[in-house]
Amino acid sequence: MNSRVAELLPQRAAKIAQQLLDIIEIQKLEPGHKLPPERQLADMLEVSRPSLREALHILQAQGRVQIKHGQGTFVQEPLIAQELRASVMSKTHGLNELFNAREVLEVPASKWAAEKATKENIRLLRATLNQIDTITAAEPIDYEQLQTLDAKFHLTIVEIAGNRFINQTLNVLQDVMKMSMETTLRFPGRLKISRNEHSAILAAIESGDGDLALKLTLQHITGARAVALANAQVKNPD
Amino acid sequence: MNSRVAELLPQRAAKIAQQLLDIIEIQKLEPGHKLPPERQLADMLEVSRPSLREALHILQAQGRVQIKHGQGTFVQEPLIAQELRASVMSKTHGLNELFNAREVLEVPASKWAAEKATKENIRLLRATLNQIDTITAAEPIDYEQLQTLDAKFHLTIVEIAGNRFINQTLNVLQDVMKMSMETTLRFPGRLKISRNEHSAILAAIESGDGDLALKLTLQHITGARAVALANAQVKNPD
DNA sequence: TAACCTCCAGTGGTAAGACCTCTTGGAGGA
DNA sequence: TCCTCCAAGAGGTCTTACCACTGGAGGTTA
Repeated sequence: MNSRVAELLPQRAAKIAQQLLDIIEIQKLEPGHKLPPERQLADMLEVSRPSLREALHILQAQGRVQIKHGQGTFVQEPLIAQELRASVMSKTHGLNELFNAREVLEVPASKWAAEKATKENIRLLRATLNQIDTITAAEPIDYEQLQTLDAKFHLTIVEIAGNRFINQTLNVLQDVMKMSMETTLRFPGRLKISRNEHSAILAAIESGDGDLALKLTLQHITGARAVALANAQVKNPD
Repeated sequence: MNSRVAELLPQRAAKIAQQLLDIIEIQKLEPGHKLPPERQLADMLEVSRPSLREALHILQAQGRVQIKHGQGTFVQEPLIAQELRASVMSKTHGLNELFNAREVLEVPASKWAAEKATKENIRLLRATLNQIDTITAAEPIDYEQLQTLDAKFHLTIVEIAGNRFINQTLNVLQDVMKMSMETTLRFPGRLKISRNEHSAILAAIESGDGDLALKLTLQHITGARAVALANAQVKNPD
C-alpha cells in the first residue's frame, strides 16, 4: 500500500488492512482460502467490526480478497497492478473519451510541428525511434520502457508544435492513458505497424508536409484505438 | 461506474457515492465548497451514517472530496484537473496559444454536443443565453458576470459533448483565459455579434446539425481571437 | 489594547449492539 | 431418493453512544 493512496484512505481501516495482509502473507494463505468470519477477525485483531469491515472493503477494492454474502471472505489472487489501475480509472474516463481527446489535440499539433520543425527537432525524434528499436530488439521486451518511449515520441512532436497549453494537456493525458490501459504495443503485429507509422510521421514532419503529418497521425491513433478497444472487450466481455 | 468496479466496492456505499457525485454535479458545487455535515447528509439521503461515511471514503479515495477531521468535507477538483492546473499555472501562455487550444478542443466538442443534446440540455443553454441578455440589458453592464456566463455557455456545450477529459481541460483553459485577458465582450459591437453567434450555435445544436455547429463555433472563436489580439496590440504596442 | 489561554460547539472517527438478508447444510417427510 | 423447510452461520446495514479534532468566542493578563 503506497503512501499516496494511504493518505486518501481512512487511517484506522488502512492499518487493519495492512494487518490482514500480513496475516495472509505470514500464514501463506492461498487464493481461495476462506478467512475467519468478520466477528472472529475483529476479536482477534481487537478492533470493532465496522472498522474490520471497512478494511476488508479496502482489500476487496485492491483485489486481495473476495467478500461473498452469506459465505465468507476468501483470499484472492492479486490482480495485475495495471488491471487494477485500469478498473479504477475507467470509472472516471472511458477509453473512447481519452482517444477522442488525444485525436483532437495531437492531430493538429502534428501539422503545426511539420510546419516548424528544425533539424535538431528531427534529430531528437529520430533518436527516440532508434531507442524504440533498441528496446524492441532486446529479449524479453521491456514493455514499460517501450510505452514510455512511445509517449516520448508523440510528446516531442507536440512540443515542436509549440503550444504550451496543449503540450501540458497532452502530458497529463499520456499519464492518464498510461494508468488506464496497457500499451497497445504488446499486441501481435502492433509493434511493427506502429514503427512503420512512426517513421512515416517523422518523414512527413521532416519534409514539412503538415497535411500528410496530420493524416498519418490520425491513422496511427485510430489504429491504436482499435487495438485498445478490442483488448478491453476481451478483458471485460460483460 | 462499470460493473467490474462495482463488484470491487460495497454496493450500498457505491450507490450512495454516486448519489453524492450527482448532487455535486447538479448543484455545480465548486472545489473548496463545504458539504453539509455527515449527519445531515445521511438524513438527506435517508441512509445510515456509517454507510454515508463509507461512501465519502470512496469519494476521497477518488480524490473527489477531502475529509478534514473537525472541519468538514470539501469538494475537490478531480485529480486530473488538479494536475493539469498545476502544470499549466507554472507557465505563462500567449493569446494565440490559448485560442489555438480553445479551437482544437471546442470546435469538435460542439459537433459532438449537436449529436447528443437532449431537450433539457437545450433548455439549460437557452436559460444561460437569457441570463446573458438580462445582464446585457442592465446599466451599467456587469462585465465580470457577463464573462462568467459566456464561459458557462461554452462549457455547458462541452459538458453535453460528454468527454470528461476535454471538459476538465476546457474548464482549466477558461480559467487561464480569464486571468490572461479581459472579456472580448467589452469591445464595441462585440456583444451583439457574440449574442447572434451564440444563438446560431444553439440553433445548430438544437437541430442536431453537427457540421453547422462546428463551423459556427470556429467562426465565433476566430472572431473573439481577432478582437482579443487587436486589443492586445492596443494595450501593448511593442 | 493586544496577546494568550480556556472552554464549548460543531464536525469527523470509532465502537457496540441489534436487526436484516443471504447461503448452506441437515433433518424430516413424502 | 428427492423435496421442502428450518436453523445456523455469515455478511450487510442501522442506531446510538462515546471519543478526538478544530476553530471561534469569551475572559484574563500584561
